[in-house]
Amino acid sequence: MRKPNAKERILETAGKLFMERGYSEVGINEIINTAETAKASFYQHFPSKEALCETWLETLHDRSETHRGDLLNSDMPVADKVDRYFSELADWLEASQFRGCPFSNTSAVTCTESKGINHQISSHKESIRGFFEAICEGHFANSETDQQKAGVLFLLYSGATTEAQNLRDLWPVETARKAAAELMKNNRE
Amino acid sequence: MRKPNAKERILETAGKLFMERGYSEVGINEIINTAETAKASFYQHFPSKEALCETWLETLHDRSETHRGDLLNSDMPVADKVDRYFSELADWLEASQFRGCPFSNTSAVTCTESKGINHQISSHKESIRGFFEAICEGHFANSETDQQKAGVLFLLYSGATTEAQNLRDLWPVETARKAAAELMKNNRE
Amino acid sequence: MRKPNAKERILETAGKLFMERGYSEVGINEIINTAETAKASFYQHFPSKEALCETWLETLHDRSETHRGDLLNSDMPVADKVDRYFSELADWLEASQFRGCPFSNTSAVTCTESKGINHQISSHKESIRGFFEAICEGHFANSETDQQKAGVLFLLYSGATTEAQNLRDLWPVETARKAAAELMKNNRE
Amino acid sequence: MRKPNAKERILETAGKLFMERGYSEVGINEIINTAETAKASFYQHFPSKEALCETWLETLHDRSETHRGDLLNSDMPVADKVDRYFSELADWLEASQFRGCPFSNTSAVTCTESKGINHQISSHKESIRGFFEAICEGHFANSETDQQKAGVLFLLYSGATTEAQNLRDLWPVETARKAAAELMKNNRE
DNA sequence: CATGAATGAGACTTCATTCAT
DNA sequence: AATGAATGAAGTCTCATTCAT
Repeated sequence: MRKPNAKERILETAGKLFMERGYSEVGINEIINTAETAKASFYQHFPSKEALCETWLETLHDRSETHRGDLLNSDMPVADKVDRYFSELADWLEASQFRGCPFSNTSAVTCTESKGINHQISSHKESIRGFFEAICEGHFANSETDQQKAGVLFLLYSGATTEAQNLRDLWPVETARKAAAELMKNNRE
Repeated sequence: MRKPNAKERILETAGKLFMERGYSEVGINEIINTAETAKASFYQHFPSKEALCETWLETLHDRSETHRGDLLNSDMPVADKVDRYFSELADWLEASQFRGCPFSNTSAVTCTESKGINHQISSHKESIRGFFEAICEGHFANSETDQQKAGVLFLLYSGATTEAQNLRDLWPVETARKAAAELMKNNRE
Repeated sequence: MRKPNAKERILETAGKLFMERGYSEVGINEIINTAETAKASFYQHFPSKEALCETWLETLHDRSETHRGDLLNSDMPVADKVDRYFSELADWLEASQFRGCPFSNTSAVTCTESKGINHQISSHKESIRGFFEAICEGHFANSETDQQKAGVLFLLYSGATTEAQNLRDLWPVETARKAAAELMKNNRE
Repeated sequence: MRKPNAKERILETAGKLFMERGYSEVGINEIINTAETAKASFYQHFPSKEALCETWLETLHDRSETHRGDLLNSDMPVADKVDRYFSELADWLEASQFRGCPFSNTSAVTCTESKGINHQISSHKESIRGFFEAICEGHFANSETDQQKAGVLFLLYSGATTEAQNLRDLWPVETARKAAAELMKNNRE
């Protein structure tokens, strides 16, 4: 039987599985069985497992960037945007059963092998930092402080994500949220 | 030819390799070849790869706990202790080629499988948080603030470690260090 | 080099080896080496060694059932059919170097593990008993006696097979043959 | 800690395990762990696993021979002795969870390897046949008939044991018992 | 007599990938 | 574009046995 949209099905399935158990713990076989595709169909669309990973991360990144863009452009005070960000982070972590950040998780497993994957990871993280920089821009005493505060927000986000995963608990996110709120209060006025 | 101390050699070798490339990316074969042991010698001492991982994390944890204990008991102002902590974190990350936290990295790969491993991970992280709580105790306005600040330091540490790994750069640690220093300044007096 | 029909070669080879030395004494490696296949080709076609065993027994069973069907439908007096059965049993045992019944031999080794294998074994044995029941039906004083006699023939067959294997000698089959012949003589007229 | 009677403990433990799951399915490790003995203690007493098997079968054989001797010397009509034999066979099979005859089971797994084991098996079986010959001696028309009938009893015993194992049911033993009783009735007077 | 650590060989199974159709 | 069969390499783990103390 011939099924269309093999590529999409593979990508979606792999996404789910990678998310749930990590890139290294999910094999091609499981992916194609779950996606109900033939082995060779997989390699028709993706030259390798690594390439699939790259595409997956790219998709995730695009989606998350859109999300941050929407938040940034939304009509709210910046402090609220920050609060919203951490609030949604908590939701996401809970929904994904505390599986943490797919980019960091992938980074834990593919030290120096794939240039493409590493690039996805770092550019994703830079993008998030960029988001916080946009948030902080002009909010504090000077641009240097803006940058430092953005960095701190970025670290709070990252630490919260990592430790919620490690401890399977939401308190890191709540702590980060409070800290972020306080941080945003100490602004220029 | 018969070589003694297989267990030690295995543990040391595995530690090195797990550190470098992650638990999931290092196989038993590589471990025993590098350690120059027979496969059965491995299983004489460790019932499974997972058990080895657990022992490895346990060893790491003990070492790091000692280190934090020493720092805590050392004769310094608390702010200096914090600074020292982040300074040494930077050294460690650089020395380990930005491989990040072995506990978090392992967590990324063993979602819900092993109780023992998960316990090592969470108790290690709790121990670090405990360290920061000991640092902050009595340093701020009240005990609630102490706790919150300790949590923030913990998140800064975690975020710095994670993102230094993701970005292969030291700036997250430096940012965390600065933020931690400032945080320690806003104390009770 | 790539060879087609791996599945057939595996099944045939495994059949030969299992027959010769028993399920537990033949490893996957030996099977695939003899069959000149890759290990992964094996697992493409059989999910496990146990599954292979099941398929093997199934094949044997089908073949033997056909054989008994032919004998049953053949144009002979029933007593001759019985005699023929034991005569051919002797031939088979000698040809197979007194390796006995593959089903019983497998049963000796897979106590309660595999449902599938156990089912093959018991249904094979029931089928043979059914054969003797068909033979005896209407041959003796009443249907109860028919059944009892069929049971005895079945036990003679089984004992002969088992002990020819244990003693590496044909006398058990000859004894069974004589006993069966006498048994068939004491019929209703 | 130093435990005495290692040899006996090993023999007893191995007996239990071999009985339960078959010679080939029980490893040395399991035996010594269950018997709480050191590996080397095992090899102090038994040069090899095969030798252990031989000793085990020898022990079993001695025990069973004594049992048959007692039955033979007991003060009963021969027909009752036979009936008693099959009745006790049923008990044994049920008690051992239909694991069948340890000698036949071992035979299924050690085709031509060990002379010693094969000798144990065949001499055990010959001993049982000898028992039935002693039973039948002088019971029938002539010595030739005595022998043939003894052979049939032997096959009934063997078939009943084998098939009770295969089918996990007692009916083969009951069928054999009835057949044996009838056989003993058709005697010389 | 007793022991725990060490061993080579091999058990079964899965990996990511490629071939021929 | 899609497929199922084939593959070498590697995965984790166990086998029966032997060594040094």
